[in-house]
Amino acid sequence: MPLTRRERVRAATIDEIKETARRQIAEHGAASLSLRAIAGEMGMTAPALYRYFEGRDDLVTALIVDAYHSLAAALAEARDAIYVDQTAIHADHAASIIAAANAYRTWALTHAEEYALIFGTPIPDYQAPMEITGPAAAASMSELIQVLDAAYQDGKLATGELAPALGEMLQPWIKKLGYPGPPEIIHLALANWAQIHGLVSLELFGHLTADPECNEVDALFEAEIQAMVARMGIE
Amino acid sequence: MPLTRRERVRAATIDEIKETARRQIAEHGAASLSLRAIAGEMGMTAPALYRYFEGRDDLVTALIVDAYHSLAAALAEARDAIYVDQTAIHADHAASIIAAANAYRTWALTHAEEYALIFGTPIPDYQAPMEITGPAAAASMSELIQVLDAAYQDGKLATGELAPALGEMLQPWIKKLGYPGPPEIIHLALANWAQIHGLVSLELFGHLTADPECNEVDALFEAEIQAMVARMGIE
DNA sequence: CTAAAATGTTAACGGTGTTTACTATAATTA
DNA sequence: TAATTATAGTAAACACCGTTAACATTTTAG
Repeated sequence: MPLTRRERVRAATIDEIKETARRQIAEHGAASLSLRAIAGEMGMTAPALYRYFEGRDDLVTALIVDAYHSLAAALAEARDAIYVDQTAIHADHAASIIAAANAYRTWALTHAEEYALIFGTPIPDYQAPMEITGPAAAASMSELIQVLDAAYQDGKLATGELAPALGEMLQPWIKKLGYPGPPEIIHLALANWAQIHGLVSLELFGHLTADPECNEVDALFEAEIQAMVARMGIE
Repeated sequence: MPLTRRERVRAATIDEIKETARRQIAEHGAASLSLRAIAGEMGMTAPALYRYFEGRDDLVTALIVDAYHSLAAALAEARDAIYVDQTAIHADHAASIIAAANAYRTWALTHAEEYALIFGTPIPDYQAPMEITGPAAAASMSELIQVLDAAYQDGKLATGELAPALGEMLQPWIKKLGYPGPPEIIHLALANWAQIHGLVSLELFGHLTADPECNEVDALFEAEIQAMVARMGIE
């Protein structure tokens, strides 16, 4: 049964609210997100927004979920661009990993405030409800794992041995992601993600460049990603 | 010439303000720092704080500078604990690097909100004045470099070759830090710092554990640090 | 056509950083 | 010692913020 007219206009209003919020976040940062400003820009008053979101936190949660999926989509697109002429199982795995890493960084730089919304300091007095944001976060994490798994299935990934305590720690991840492969892949994904995130996060917040005018981090990022790929022994 | 009585009580008031601010940051987060709440807790009114700081941003800047130096002190202490019975030049370099990494993580976890203040999302509408925070940031960065430099001076550090563009990017860092050694050391320090920061940042903001109840990241951190040390070829 | 549901409004409460004008106190100087 | 000046505080006000309550209007459904 199709959506009624009312449901459609309601969904459109919700989209407009989120869109306006995203624009304001991009301009003034996530922490200073103002319901009154959003409503004002839409020609409404602030209390009207409470017909669509329970409050500011609920809106923030929705934006976080959207951001996670936007990031996951960017990663998937980069991966598929590599696989386009080849099957995933015999693709150029080094290239796909590098493409995913670059896509991650590019998304972060072009969606700086949304990246900060997800991975930066949590908004004051806001606690993200894990039951809602968890699956969305897993979606983008899953993209990284798929790239590594393709290389693993192809027998071109050198996986080291896991310390027992490490295997223990990875169990919740395995269950959450529903990944059938070996824990070593999860470990690689987590470790590589942490390194990429470290570089991107420092760059994004201006800690990587001693000189604020010249921020050419490309060389450093490229070098670290290549070292990362080489370290994994991908042919 | 010693400080006058008035200068002493003024310095004490400034310290009390910063101390109160730190406690409030630890409790409610950095972004929700309230001048009125600080003043109220001190038995004053908000405008009185303007006799000591130009505004909220000025106070935040002072807190950031303090946090940087607190982090640097923690790193220096960890390093000196390793060097205590040996000269720095012939010390156990692997142990000192591991100690520094653990000290970095420990400081971040025990000063979570201050770490977020420095490396997390910038506070809304607040732009850290680089001419003030820059030297403080360099102080903690310098601690990481000193540890690596000791290993390098001892001839026990395997330094790879730098891509030209990478050497270009490191120039401002070399100038800023006044480090006389080779750029490869700076590169190693930046790359390793990024990885450590990535792990710590993800852990701190709750992105590393799929299960919020069990957050045993110790194993992962230890494994990555050991791999990092091994990768540098430190004997 | 009418009752009900959905969507908006205005007014208000308590909170924020900040500015202005004013006052008491402490330190310095004549 | 007395007068003056710098300092440290106050209260009041302004323009914001999220949120709630009470009320009006429009749209849908029976």
